[in-house]
Amino acid sequence: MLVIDKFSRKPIYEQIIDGIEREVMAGIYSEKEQLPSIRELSVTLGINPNTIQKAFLELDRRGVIITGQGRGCFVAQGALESIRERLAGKIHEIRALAEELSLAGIEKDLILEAIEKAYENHQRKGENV
Amino acid sequence: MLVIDKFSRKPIYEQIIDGIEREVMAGIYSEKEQLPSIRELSVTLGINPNTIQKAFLELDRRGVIITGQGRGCFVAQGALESIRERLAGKIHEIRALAEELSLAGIEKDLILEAIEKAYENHQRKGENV
Amino acid sequence: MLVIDKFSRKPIYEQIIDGIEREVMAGIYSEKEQLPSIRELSVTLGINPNTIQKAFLELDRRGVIITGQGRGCFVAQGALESIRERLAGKIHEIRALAEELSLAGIEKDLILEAIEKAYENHQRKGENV
Amino acid sequence: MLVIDKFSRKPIYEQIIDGIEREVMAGIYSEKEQLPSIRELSVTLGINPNTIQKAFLELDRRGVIITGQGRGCFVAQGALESIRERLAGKIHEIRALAEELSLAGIEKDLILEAIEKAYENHQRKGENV
DNA sequence: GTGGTCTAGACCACT
DNA sequence: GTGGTCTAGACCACT
Repeated sequence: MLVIDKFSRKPIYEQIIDGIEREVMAGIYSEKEQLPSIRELSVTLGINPNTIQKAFLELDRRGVIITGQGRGCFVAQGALESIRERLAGKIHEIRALAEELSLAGIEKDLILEAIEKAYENHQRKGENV
Repeated sequence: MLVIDKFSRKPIYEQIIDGIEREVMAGIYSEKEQLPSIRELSVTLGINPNTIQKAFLELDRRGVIITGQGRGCFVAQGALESIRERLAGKIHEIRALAEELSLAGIEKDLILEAIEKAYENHQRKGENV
Repeated sequence: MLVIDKFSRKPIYEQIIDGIEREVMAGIYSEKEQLPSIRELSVTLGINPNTIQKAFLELDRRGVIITGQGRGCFVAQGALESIRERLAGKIHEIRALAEELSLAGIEKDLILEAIEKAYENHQRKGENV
Repeated sequence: MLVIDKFSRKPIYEQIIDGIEREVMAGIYSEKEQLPSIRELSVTLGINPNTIQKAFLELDRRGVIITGQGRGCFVAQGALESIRERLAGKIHEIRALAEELSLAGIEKDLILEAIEKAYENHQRKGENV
């Protein structure tokens, strides 16, 4: 289930975007499957419908969902691939951060270690699924 | 020299903070050295003095500079160390990103490669100095 | 209610910071409770919103409140503890003052007396609550 | 000797005031003794003469020194007493701080301990003199 | 001249 | 509506 932290630094609409992408990746919603309606989510999450609407608009733009007037929202065909591509682009963010750290004289090993941990962690989670 | 992009989505005051920290790390300003005055920077960069002031306030709070009414601003003793510690904390950001990528099934090697490149890059720069 | 003295030598934004911390300590606002908006306070207190904003920024930085764009400001979880820790640091100020007085040959008992009075005073207030 | 910390938070003119009062209290300058001239101090300390002038003006106002045009500055008769009275007033500051701490639930003993240490410290110094 | 505070008011992002 | 950023400009304290 989608969990929103009202007190997080991250804007609520971004939390919704990330949450739904995560649910799709986890297979909770399959491609072509219908998503809960904006109104329904609005009530369930206790969030302003405009905020959900904004998140859905962005998910549509990203090719993760298809929104059709009156028909409801569906996971798009190729959604998984779209999400994956998008995330791959985040490697640039990591590189930019790593360059900063390199410039500051932070040892490379500290970063490599962090990445090993990130992958260990999730591989285990993956095995359980 | 400090370069500001007024159209970046990164706020101007953050650009100033990052820029000055970078200049200190690069040795352009040494510890205890006086920085250009807020008004001078304001003119040079074409930025309102209040915005510079905001950046300097944060740099002071971070232990990177010392500001003294009527005296001007100086690189703090221990500024390099303060910056380094702060950046080390960014390893958490990298790890969070890596976990996302891991969950999305992005191969670990792509990330490791990016980090190698980041470090290669700057080590060469370092050798030239 | 928050009272601001525009003619005090203590800057207005500091008065706001202290005032809100005092209100939180007094239980007028509980943790996670929403605070009045910056604009509302601006009107109520007759103070420019920028000044309130400055105070709220510092309160956020201190872990006393959480501010979220479009969401409003809330007393942070752990706010009371944050305030308490911060104040505990003020013991150093007292010690520095006491050392000055000691050096000047002021009798220790005068200070101890002052502290007894400070604590008597508030313990009574506490009993009434 | 008077030591000024250009990087301190405390304004330079306040550092000068405190320093001279301390020297008088320590007997380095006796009542009626002549102080170094503003110009001399300005050179010795590497400080703008206006700043020294401002400090001396305040010391005069406090009855700690007597400044006579062209004649130089002298420690005032009764300077020690003036300083002592002034400092006694600082007990109110301590009390105000103690009240804050009391309200925040900081234990009284922590403060009493700090004061004991302040007095221990200086009594020993006193014995050596 | 140098930094610090404050006001007035515009504009933007988020809900 | 709510907070965040920025500009323009005044005024003050410190050097």
